Amino acid sequence: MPLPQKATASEIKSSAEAIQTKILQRICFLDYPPGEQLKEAELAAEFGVSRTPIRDVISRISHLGLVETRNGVGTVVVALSAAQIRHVYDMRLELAPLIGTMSPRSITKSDCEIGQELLQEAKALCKAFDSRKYIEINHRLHELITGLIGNDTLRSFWWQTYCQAASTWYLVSNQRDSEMALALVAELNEINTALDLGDVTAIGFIQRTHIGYGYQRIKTHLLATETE
Amino acid sequence: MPLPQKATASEIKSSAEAIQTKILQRICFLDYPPGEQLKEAELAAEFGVSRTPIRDVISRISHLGLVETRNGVGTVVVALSAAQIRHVYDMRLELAPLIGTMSPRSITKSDCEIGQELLQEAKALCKAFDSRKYIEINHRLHELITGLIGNDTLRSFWWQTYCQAASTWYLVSNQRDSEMALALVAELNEINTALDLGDVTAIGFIQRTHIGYGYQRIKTHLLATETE
DNA sequence: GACTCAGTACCTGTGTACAGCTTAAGCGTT
DNA sequence: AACGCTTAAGCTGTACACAGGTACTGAGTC
Repeated sequence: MPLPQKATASEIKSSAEAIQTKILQRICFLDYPPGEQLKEAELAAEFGVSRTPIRDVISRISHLGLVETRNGVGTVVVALSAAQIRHVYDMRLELAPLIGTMSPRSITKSDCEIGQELLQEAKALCKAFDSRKYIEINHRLHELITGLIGNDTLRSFWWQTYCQAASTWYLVSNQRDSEMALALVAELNEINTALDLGDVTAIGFIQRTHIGYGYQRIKTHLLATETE
Repeated sequence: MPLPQKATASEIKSSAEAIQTKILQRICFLDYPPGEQLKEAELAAEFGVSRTPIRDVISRISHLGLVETRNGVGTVVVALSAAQIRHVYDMRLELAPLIGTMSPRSITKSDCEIGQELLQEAKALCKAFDSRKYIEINHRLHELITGLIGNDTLRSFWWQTYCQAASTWYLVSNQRDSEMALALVAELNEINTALDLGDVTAIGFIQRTHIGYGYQRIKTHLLATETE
């Protein structure tokens, strides 16, 4: 993996960071579903490095509670318990309104364009649902909104809760194809309106609203599969 | 370092965790002031392990933004920028009220006793100020309150912001001895009242109030030392 | 046939050696 | 005397080998 020697500053990330992003994304995107066993040697071979950097990456991811490493056994992707899911969602409901109130960045033309792109793709998704495509659109929407957060700490927390919630969320979404696509289109319509008006505060509350909807869907799903 | 084979469950933490707690505490307590260089080999020798586990610990701490590691140079404890301090405190102001509203644990007799202990120690501090003692009382108060948080995610965030703010906070507190001790006594008086009444919600708002006071002190300090 | 126990395969945890990078000191030149 | 270059020392980043631990398998026994 020959990394470009002198590229843009953003690409200098130490390859370990790139690996972390990839593995984390695989967990969030359900490429590694809960229960999947991550073997350090295997990943090391895939990325063409030794076990050392891989261990480093897994160690950091484990602090999000998404994987659990036990000596002699291995590292497995964990499914968050119902209580944990509740905690994460309760927190996201509180954080969402803060996006717009805590010194947000201003909205650029580029943001609006991305919003429109995502809307078009979401509309296409209504006609032919594709689980993977749904996840990707959602992910890019998340990136768009995260970029509007001006408070470093809030951005970090927002990102953490997204990672923790994503896996469960996408698991549930697999079972409700069209409903999910329609909801996404509705959300993107609202988001685009707020983007055009340059109203980040509105975006925060829109997020709060739709996270609430998603939370409801997950609750019923959890009640259906678990007793708690 | 012969670790006890079968102790209480809480002590099974893999020695790496113990080391992390210690190093993190040293940073928060200003044993490692901003600018201090942490050498992996040195720490490895101190804790009687190789560089590998030390690297692991530092790698995780670096995700809190408290240290920065550069290849070939070393790992230095960083002083958060004025903007970052602002971000952390703005966030703490928002999180504090949630302590009592998001499914808090119930207050036990033991909590009340600890509160009283801390109050007595804080009163003693008014007569003879001791910077180290002040930090320790504050830390134990933080642990007490953190223990009341029922939401795992919120508890994690609360802890993270504390670690990020502590170093700067304690740095400022060094310059205002008696004022700090008096403020701490006042805070503990309020906290103890709320503890006796079993009102966790009140504790959250008391925290919010006093974090606000502390924020003001830090602001004036930052204005005095920096231009921003 | 079911159960127990030893052996084995495979995983993570740790120690260690080496490579790459950065900085600073020391020498030579102007 | 001041500047530039070379060299060396010291740090982190990585690879690899070994130790420790767990779970599974299969033979032996009741």
